[in-house]
Amino acid sequence: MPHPKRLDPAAILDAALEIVEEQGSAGLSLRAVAARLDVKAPSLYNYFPDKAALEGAVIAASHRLMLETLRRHTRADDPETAFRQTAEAYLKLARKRPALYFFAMNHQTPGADSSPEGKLLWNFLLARVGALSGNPDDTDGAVAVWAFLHGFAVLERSGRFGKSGPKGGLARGLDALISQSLRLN
Amino acid sequence: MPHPKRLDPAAILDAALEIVEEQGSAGLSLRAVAARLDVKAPSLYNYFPDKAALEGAVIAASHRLMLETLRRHTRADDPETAFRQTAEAYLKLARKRPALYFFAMNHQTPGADSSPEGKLLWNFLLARVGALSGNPDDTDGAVAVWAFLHGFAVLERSGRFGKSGPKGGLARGLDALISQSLRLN
DNA sequence: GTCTATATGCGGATAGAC
DNA sequence: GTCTATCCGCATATAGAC
Repeated sequence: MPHPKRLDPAAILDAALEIVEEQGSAGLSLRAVAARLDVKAPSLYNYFPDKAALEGAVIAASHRLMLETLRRHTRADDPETAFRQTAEAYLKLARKRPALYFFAMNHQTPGADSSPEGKLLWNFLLARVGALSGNPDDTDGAVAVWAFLHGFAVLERSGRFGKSGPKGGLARGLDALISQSLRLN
Repeated sequence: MPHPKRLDPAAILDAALEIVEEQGSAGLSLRAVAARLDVKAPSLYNYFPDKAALEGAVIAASHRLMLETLRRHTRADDPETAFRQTAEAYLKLARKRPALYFFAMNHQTPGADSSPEGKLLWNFLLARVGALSGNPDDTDGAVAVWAFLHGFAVLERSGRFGKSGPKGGLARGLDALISQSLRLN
């Protein structure tokens, strides 16, 4: 057969994920994805209508990975311990897969979290904070926590601090947010 | 005269700043800057050795603007009030000039704040936090605050939250960080 | 000091052969 | 379903005329 089926959406997405992780968002081009699959760029259009669709799939995959990771590392029953496990896992992931993490977080996506994946991730975070503050729908608390975690991930990666690193700042922020939530409880 | 001097570094920088504000970082090209000055792109090389140099100037200008803005809006003597004024001014600037703010914050710049402008900005923030916690060199506190402010700016801009907005989350985070710092004092 | 012309490279996307 | 060929646009940067 001259042209057996060599592609499918999952394989294309996997290649795209690898490229983002290795080369950052700027490296994600249809040509690069195709090359990794030993295929030519136009073939990809049989599976994704355009580049934006592929980018959306990458973001959704990143959200899935984040949720899985947080779930896996959050095992404690005690709300505070569980919260700290979630926060730690969040930052660990941002360090381990920075390009993928920032690709998903920085992408100018109107309604980024109207996607099912984004909603699930948000709900998980909300549950951890809610268990802490005693308010199961503690939107404000979850926003504050998410802002801090993401901001910290950005600063940490920016290299703005010496080798000592901003680690002390992490404990400071988490303690502040936790003790306040406990006081609300 | 066939070719009187039409350019200077300040004018080029101003044009670059306008383009970033209007079109975002992706819109910043030498062609676009030159066009705004009614000049051709190669002429810019008489003033900036390459694009990276121009980008560095834009980042430094953004840091100067941030510091001026924070200074202008921070007038109170009371440390907590002063801190809240600084935080409010920070987020107001991020909302008013988002493209310029994020251009400076996101740019992968090793030693972004070894620049004089970055250092001055950091020192101002450190002083506001130090006045609050009673520790004039409260690096951890300043890191926590900066992380929260920047993270909040990102979330706010991402449109991840409904029209109600993440405002409540802002108060939550600031109150947590403030009351903790006061307790340390 | 500014210009034209050009080298060189990247990217997305489409038409049409096989 | 994949390919080749191509269109089109964008960019940084340089050489050399004026």
